[in-house]
Amino acid sequence: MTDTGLPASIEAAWGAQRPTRGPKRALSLDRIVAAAVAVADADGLDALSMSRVAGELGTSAMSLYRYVSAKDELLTLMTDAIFIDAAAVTSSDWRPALTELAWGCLRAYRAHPWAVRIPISGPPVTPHQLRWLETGLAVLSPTPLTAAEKMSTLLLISGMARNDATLANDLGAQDNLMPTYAQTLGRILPPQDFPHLLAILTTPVMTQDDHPDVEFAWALARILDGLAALITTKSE
Amino acid sequence: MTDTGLPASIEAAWGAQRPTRGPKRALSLDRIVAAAVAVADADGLDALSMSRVAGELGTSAMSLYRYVSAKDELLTLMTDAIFIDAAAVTSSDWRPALTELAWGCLRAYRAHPWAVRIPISGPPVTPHQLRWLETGLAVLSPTPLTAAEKMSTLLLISGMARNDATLANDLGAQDNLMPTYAQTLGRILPPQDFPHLLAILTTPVMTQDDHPDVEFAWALARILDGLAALITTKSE
DNA sequence: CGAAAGTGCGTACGAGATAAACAGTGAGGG
DNA sequence: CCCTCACTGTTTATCTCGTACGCACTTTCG
Repeated sequence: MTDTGLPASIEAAWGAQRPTRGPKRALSLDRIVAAAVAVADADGLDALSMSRVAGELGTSAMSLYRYVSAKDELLTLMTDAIFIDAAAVTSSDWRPALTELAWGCLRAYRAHPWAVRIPISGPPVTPHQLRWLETGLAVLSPTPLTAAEKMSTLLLISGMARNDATLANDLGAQDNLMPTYAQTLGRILPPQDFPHLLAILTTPVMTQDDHPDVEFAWALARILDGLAALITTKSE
Repeated sequence: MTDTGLPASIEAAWGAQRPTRGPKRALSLDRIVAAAVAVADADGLDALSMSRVAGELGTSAMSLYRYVSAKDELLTLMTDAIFIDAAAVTSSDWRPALTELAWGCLRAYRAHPWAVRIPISGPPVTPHQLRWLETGLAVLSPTPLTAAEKMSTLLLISGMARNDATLANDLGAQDNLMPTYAQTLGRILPPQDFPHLLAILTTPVMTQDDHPDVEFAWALARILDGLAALITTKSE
């Protein structure tokens, strides 16, 4: 492996070999990332400071900088770690397999709501994310789609999962948010300018929070329908 | 308008009336938000500090807190301001109209790349964003979709625009990023474990950056195809 | 015409990321 | 065998930034 241009911590996530000199390390990247994920799961991204993570591990903040050169890298590794189980696929048909991939992705985001708030810093370079992509390409390989179309499909699906999780988390954080929200809108909207929005507020759909899975399943079905149409066309 | 539960700055964005007592204000919310947007456009979100924005306006940082109670509110207003022209629609057919809305949304994100990095803090409560939603609902009102389906459709589309902009901005920031990226992957991927990914790297699709608009148009077409199928089904 | 509400702003504090310097450690070359 | 030096964890210090607080000034209403 020649120079990859990647930060050392990312290379370490791929299992780069350690130098042999010097004292043994007291920690490991995995433990640090796991601790960081635990902190974020427990108290959110705002509570995720280097000192807090170090505290959980019983060391000092600066120790972490022997493993990660900046907090951003830690965040990148965290967003990779949550996808360990996202690429599990049982079917070999493209449609059910893509469905599994989509839900795997969504499951990761749902289990770790903070992940969607971490800005994407570049193209995927971490193991689990690339594993997900690889699996997706494998699943789509029997289809007549072009390489670009396969890529677009996967980016669309992962983006949709990310997007759905964003909405589900930030919108549905509180329990009876929708009634409150409807009330707020009812009070702030100039009535004559927003007729459709005001009308929909009285719909039971808006006043009760429906299960977020339904929304995702619906959107996914739309996309896969569109894709199926394209595949059928290209197959003829 | 009784109590909306919204921050004062958001109510101000809706044109709430000012108290009459006290000296006249030297600034206005609009000017502050515009200055903040200009800073972010010029130097990115990282350069956006309260003092920087105040500096551009010739006042002190703390003055801004008379208009906005926290930086988060300023960010919220910034993400609203960029959508001024996003809801312009000429057609009344649902498909072309939705296309216009989608591109309007994407245009906003493309013109202000930093916007996608601002975490969503809750359901939309700001004028331009709700205007976009209202327009979308109006456009979909002749269709046989349920209220929930209309809402899902619009959230899916706006999410897709956001998502596409995220990718386009963060991935394509540099000019010849793709060749570099392909090289990086080629060096970091364990060859036997990622056959499809490695194979696609040699595809011209991946080695040259294609116009990002193509990707969005493609994904949008998939979604609208899926939607059209549903509408046809429900119409019978 | 005061009081009260409202304004801009200087000061100060606290949190947090991280650079720099330092003392201990242990594998490999002589 | 031991010394060297790459490597380790840590302590201390710095710098940036958001924002609470309080002060002095300015309007308008009772």
